Amino acid sequence: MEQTLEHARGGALAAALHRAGYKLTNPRLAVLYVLEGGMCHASPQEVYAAGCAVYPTLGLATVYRTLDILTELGLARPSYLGDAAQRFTLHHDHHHYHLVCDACGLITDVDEEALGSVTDEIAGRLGFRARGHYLEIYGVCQRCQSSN
Amino acid sequence: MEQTLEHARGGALAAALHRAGYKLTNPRLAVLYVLEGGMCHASPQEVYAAGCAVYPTLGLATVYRTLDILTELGLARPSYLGDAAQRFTLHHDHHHYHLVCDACGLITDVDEEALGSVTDEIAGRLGFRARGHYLEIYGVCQRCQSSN
DNA sequence: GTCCTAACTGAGAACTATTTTCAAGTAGGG
DNA sequence: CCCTACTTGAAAATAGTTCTCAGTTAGGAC
Ligand SMILES: [Zn+2]
Ligand SMILES: [Zn+2]
Ligand SMILES: [Zn+2]
Ligand SMILES: [Zn+2]
Repeated sequence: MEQTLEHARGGALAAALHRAGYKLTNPRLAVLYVLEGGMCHASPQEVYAAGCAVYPTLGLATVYRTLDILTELGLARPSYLGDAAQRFTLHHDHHHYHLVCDACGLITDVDEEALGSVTDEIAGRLGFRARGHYLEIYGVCQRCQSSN
Repeated sequence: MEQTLEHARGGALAAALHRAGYKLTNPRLAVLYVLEGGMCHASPQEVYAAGCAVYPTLGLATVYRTLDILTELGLARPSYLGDAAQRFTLHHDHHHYHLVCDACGLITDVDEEALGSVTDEIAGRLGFRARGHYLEIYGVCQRCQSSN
């Protein structure tokens, strides 16, 4: 278990936190480990549950605090994907969008450069200096269309 | 005051509710009156406060329930525009997007047909049947750029 | 290595937004 | 005008998130 935390220390997120002057504590490493392990689009509660498996005394407040730091550093962002909880999405290294299935909740990542230039163009035309944007497309996924 | 409620009865929203089989009660008419009076992007709390002015015994729960009905009927949708509360946006008759200013909170409506076809195309390519989408662009508005 | 201090922590209280419950009230078809 | 199913407001319940605070810890200075 200590082993897994040490593994997280070598990740890109840990490096970014360290660069920004944040201490690399075990609770934070546990959160980073969970996120880098593929748990994208996770609610704070889900990250907390998974984090407890590698660091049992992890507190929920620390999960929220760590997710806030990642957001502040531009490494993640909150998304509202249908349910009440705000889910956090890692940027990995590029901004991406989501297709959200209304029926089964499936979230499909889409990486579409074209859209970025469209939004920039719209914003620019209105004198608005765009810093980022947020897009979700909702509907019914392929599997749910056939199985009904 | 009774007069204002009667006025709301003649609106497009009231017609849609009636068509869907909902009763046109005074509390509902008060909410519709507020929304049609230009209070777009309003949080449930704000709708409640404004609604009390025309119908003093209005309850907050009824505001939530009425907004839910409008959402269900496709006449409005929730948006998360920076602050914690979910704000409701009337569709009027066309889907629109938002430019949200990080500095002053100004929300600018954008009606851009081009974007709809882009998102439909993306969804279609992935076998996804799009029902709608949700876009916010955030950054700094023109006024906040010059006054700093 | 040891010390030191500011940064960080978990637990639980507090806070906020939203939903549910329920007894009482009402719209509107018959 | 009468019913009755739908609707209501108030209050309680729930859920998500933030705050508080006393104790702990990372990591730079020595
Ligand atoms: Zn699906
Ligand atoms: Zn994603
Ligand atoms: Zn502004
Ligand atoms: Zn709008």
